[in-house]
Parts: sequence; C-alpha cells; structure tokens
Amino acid sequence: MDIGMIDQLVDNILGHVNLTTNEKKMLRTFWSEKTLIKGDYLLRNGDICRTDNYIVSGALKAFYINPKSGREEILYFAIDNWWASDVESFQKQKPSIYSIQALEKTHLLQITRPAFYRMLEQIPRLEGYFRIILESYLGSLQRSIIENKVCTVQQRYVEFMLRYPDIVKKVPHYLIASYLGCSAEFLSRVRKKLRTS
Amino acid sequence: MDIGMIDQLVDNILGHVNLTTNEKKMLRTFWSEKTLIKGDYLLRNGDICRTDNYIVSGALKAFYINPKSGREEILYFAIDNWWASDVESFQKQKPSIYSIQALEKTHLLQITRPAFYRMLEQIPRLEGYFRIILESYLGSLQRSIIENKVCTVQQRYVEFMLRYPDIVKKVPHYLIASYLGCSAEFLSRVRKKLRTS
DNA sequence: CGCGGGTTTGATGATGCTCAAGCCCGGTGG
DNA sequence: CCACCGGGCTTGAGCATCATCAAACCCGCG
Repeated sequence: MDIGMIDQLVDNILGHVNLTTNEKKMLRTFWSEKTLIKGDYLLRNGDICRTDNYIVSGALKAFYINPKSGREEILYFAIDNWWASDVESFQKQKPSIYSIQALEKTHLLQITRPAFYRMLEQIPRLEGYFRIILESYLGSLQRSIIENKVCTVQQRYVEFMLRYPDIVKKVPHYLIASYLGCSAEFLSRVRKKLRTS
Repeated sequence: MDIGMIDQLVDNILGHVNLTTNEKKMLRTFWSEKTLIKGDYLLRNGDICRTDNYIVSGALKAFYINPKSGREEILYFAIDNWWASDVESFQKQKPSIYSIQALEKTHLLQITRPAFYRMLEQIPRLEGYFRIILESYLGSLQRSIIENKVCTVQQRYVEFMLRYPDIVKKVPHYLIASYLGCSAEFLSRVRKKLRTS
C-alpha cells in the first residue's frame, strides 16, 4: 500500500482528534486503495453502498436521474479530502437512492462496513472524528437548504464560487446549474450578467 | 426528575444500542427537563446552541427569516422523540444560523455540551447511538433534497402526509407550504386538486 | 478539417408567485 | 346567545420568473 495516500487520511483525522503512533499504525491495516477513471461508477442507484470512501485526489458527482426529464440532478460534488458514500445505504446496507460517478481520474481509500466497525472498536477515539465529520456535513447541508430558499441563483452561484473554487475549475457549468437548481441556460445568463456588472 | 420522561429517551436509545442497567442509571444524571409553551424560543438565530434537545412531547419549528419577503422559511419540524438542535452550532459553539420555536406546549430533555462529552466518556456505547441518529438524519435530508428537485409539490405533499401524519395534524398548512418550498396559496390549490381527483 | 461536448443566445410559454378580497370557524366578551 | 374578532384557508386575476426548445457558436482534439 502506498504510504502517501493513507498519510493524507491520517493528516485529515489528526486535524480533528489525536492518535497515538500505535493507533496510526493500526489504522493503516483497515483500508484499501482504489482508482477510478473518468466515467467509472463508485456507486449505482439501487445498489448497496458496501464501502465508505475517502477521496485522496480527483472529483466525483453524486446524482439522481430525473424520471420526467431524463436528466441528472446533482446532489453534491466531492473532491480531495472529502468523503463520498451514501451514508444511509452504508449504515443500513440497503439500496442507495443515488449514484456516484467519477468526473476525472480519482484515487480513493476504501473501508468495508465490517472493517469499519472493527476499526472503531480498536480505535474508539475515531468515533469522535466521524461524529465531527457527520455533524459538519449536516451543518453544511442545512445551510445550503436555507440558502436555496432565501437566495437567488446569482447569490448562490457567487457563494458557490467562493466556497468551492476548486470544484468550479473541474466541473462543467451545466452540472453546477443542476446542483444550484436551475437550467444550464439560466446559469449562463447569470454568469453573463456577473461579467458585465 | 420525572422518571417517565427520561424513560422515553432510554427506550429510544435501546431501540438502537444496548445499555446495561448501570449505564441506564448513569444516563439519567446528565439530563434536565424543560417545558416550552407555544411561541417560546428554544434557540434564536445568532445565539449559540448550548444544549442538545430531545423532544419528549410537543412540536417545534426550525426556521429562518427571509430578508427579502420578511417571512419565515421552514427548515424542519420536530415532534415527539426527535432531536432539535442546531448540530453545528452545538458542536462548534458558534452562532446558530436559524431559530427554533415551539408550536405548542413542549416537554424537552436537555444536555449541555460539557455534560454531553462526559456522558460519552462514561457510556462509550452511546457514540454508536448518536452516530446512527446523525446518519439517519443525514439520509433523510439527502432524500428530501432529491425529492425537491425531482418531484412536484403535489407529490411531495402526498409523501409528506404519508411520512409525517402527526405533523400535518399539528401544523398549519401555510407553514407546511414553506417547508415544501411553495406559497400557501399554491399548496391550497394542490389540496383542492387532490380532493376532487 | 470535422466532430462533439459544452456554452451562449433568442423566442416562447408555463408554472407558480403576488396581491387583494372573501370565507370559514373557533374563541372571547358583551 | 349572539356579535365580532382574528388566524388560517380559499379563490381569482395579473404578472414575473425561469424552463424549454432550437439554433448557433466556440474550441480542443482526433
């Protein structure tokens, strides 16, 4: 196993909780690497999410096909140092309600559910880490729900650029439009207005 | 302390993880009761969320004032046996981005952040319980985001009635409209259509 | 050079909001 | 017991917003 990749995860964890040298060593044993190329699926709607996935590098989109229009509705993007899994599907081992696909070559660290629980038993301090990750994600979801209700597309797009500049660089605008909840054409007009004002 | 109230929380926890008799006894010591009457605020936008709150009975709304229209935008409702706190504000002890207010007389169990951490230390098994709660809530948030993109107001309203019949009984429709992301007038027309079809 | 994915532009139209008025009904006080 | 609130719900008309469709455009790449 590439030491560099798991070190990146360890660094991320150390940003939130402390680990002993021994715990760090143990941690390494639970994870395996995976590489996706552009277009590969990490998870398909209806399948069970068997692994929790940490993104070392790359970009993914989580989406759902709108049965009316046949188009993708973007739920979220995920890039370096984010987690990308259908949490509820992973927890309850039930079918996922959305799909996750690579937007470019992506390196992952993966852990299965049994390994995940063994790891938490052996390194209880990680419970705190995963709680913090979940709480933070929950907070950002709630914030984005409020913003969707209160802000215009223009405000949300500006906010999105400020908050996730790395995503704007990697992802085509018609997908960002879907994430923001408008058509690609409308976002195009918004961007034009931003240019001239 | 009223034994009945905390027993309700213990029952809820036992639905997800096991506790020894001794752990149950310890658990009781960390919580305090609170009663809100209709209109009381549990949390105000901008204040720090000092307690995690378990609803024994009653109903709350979480909302944000839209600075443009001056109206409330409902983020969620919470009734018996749900948790109601700004998770991120509670975690990071930073200002809350929304308010929580009682829709009727409501009985709560509360725990402060220091007590929460002491409790987790003494009863590590609770880590698993709170992880499950967070994961479930995350899952339902993601599902509702997808439904908002994919489904019509009519479909979402029908789904809402099926999923949360107790909320529909307690909450005026103009607030449900806000939660569903439409005007009160529009929801009224949707309901009329449902009646005649 | 031609192809294809992504973006832009314009015209058209539906969806759902806004505002204003009336209605229904439970509660309160005379 | 009735009158009158007032909060919530309904209905109608007019209008703004934004989606849709179609076409052109741009540009990197085989």
